[in-house]
Amino acid sequence: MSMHLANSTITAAPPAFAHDPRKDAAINGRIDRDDALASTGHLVQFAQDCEIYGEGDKAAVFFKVVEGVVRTCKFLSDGRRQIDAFHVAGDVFGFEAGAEHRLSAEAVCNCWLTSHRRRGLEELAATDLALSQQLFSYAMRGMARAQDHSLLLGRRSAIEKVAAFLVEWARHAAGCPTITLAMTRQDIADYLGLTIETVSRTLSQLERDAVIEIPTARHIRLKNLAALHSLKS
Amino acid sequence: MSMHLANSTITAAPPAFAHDPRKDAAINGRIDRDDALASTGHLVQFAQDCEIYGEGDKAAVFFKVVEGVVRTCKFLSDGRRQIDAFHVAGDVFGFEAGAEHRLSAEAVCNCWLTSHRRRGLEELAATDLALSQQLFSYAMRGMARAQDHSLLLGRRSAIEKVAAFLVEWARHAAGCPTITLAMTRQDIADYLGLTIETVSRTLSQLERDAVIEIPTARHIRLKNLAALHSLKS
DNA sequence: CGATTGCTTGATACCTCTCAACCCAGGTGG
DNA sequence: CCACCTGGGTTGAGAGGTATCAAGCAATCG
Repeated sequence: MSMHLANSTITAAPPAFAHDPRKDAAINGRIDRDDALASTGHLVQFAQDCEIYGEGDKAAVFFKVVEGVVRTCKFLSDGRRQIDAFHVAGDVFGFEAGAEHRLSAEAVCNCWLTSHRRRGLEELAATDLALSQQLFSYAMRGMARAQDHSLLLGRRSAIEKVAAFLVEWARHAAGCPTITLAMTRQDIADYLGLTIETVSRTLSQLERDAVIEIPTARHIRLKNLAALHSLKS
Repeated sequence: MSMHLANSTITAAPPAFAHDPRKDAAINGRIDRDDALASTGHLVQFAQDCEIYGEGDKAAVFFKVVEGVVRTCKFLSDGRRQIDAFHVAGDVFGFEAGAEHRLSAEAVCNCWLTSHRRRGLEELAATDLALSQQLFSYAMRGMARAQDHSLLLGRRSAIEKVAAFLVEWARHAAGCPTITLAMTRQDIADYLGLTIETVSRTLSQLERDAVIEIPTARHIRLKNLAALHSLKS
């Protein structure tokens, strides 16, 4: 519930000559040149598993991922966790309609983010048409993503869910047939509404069926992408 | 996939003296006086089970519910259907980021809607700050709703899902302990990611436990709202 | 009336969860 | 170097919840 910005931020304001992941990202084309947010905001770093904000925290700032992976999730009273989304480079998260964050956000791995003051931006958006349109597009994209996720969770078998997850992540590793998973099996399970054992068993099943290969737990080689797509059904 | 506006619209432009549900709604306070959409748009009616638009249709217009209930859903190749949301009076649906509708929309019961030209409105929003903020708020509300739905579908038991559904609909029948369901058991099942039989069994179970009463299939009396809330967990 | 539709109930099968043991890689310390 | 520990992952056996298949009921409508 509490905002752990202070103790989880390793480098809130990196020294002038420190490595700035924004430059790498811009060079690699992961951030649009004309992105209204790209050059604003404070660069902050979060170590693996640090809480970025908690459910119910005041939503004074929101974030954009520069490097790394962030999960947004909710916790139920009995300890169950539902992961709403994984956010990768270029994704905006923590942008709320109300005064408070409706979900928690945590760093899946070591992350570089830019943080943006919500208040200032809303005022700016009132005059800047391009900016307000961009914020609107973030909201619409977030809605589409959440709807797709609902579709994934309702009435689908474990194998369909896992296949859909792999195909979704194949897009992030565009071209490369081997995807690198930043998250644990538990994260995947909580994202798909399954248990860790079922995720593990389903991946093994897919490997037996020669659809994928699992050189290490965190690296998965997609041998038969067509089969994965048809499994998504 | 096709737009059935022409043949599913019973009264596209009702005669001057026809009953106008917008007036009732305004009198009953279901529509805000200062709603930027309330007075614009064409009033249209859809009979029960008519398709309002299909997945993939050009998203030239979007809608606001004046009276009745609308479901938005997706169909899978094998016939499974996932209902994303039920929309009631005051809700906006069919507003898209892209050029096409990502879901289908159908009338759950006889419905009165106002339809709004998207193109004109986007241009208007560029100059009208209040309007653009309202559109933004629709998008954010839609995202929050979709996220809540994801949470409902992932890793929850049948009884938790049904209880959550009943509590959600109790809000629409504010005050009255008996809720009227506009939708069939199949609709509820497709919304909760269950089968029709499980929904039926779970409702019977809740009645045996004296949590609810089912005078008729479409009327459910909530005898113990506190129990329902705790079942949601 | 009979036919249809929406709903309920029963019996059984199957999928996923639960609980448990085990494996493996990495780190620590003697 | 090896013993030990730890955390993440895999695998197995059994239980349990939900789907499936099937039958029956009630209300509605020609």
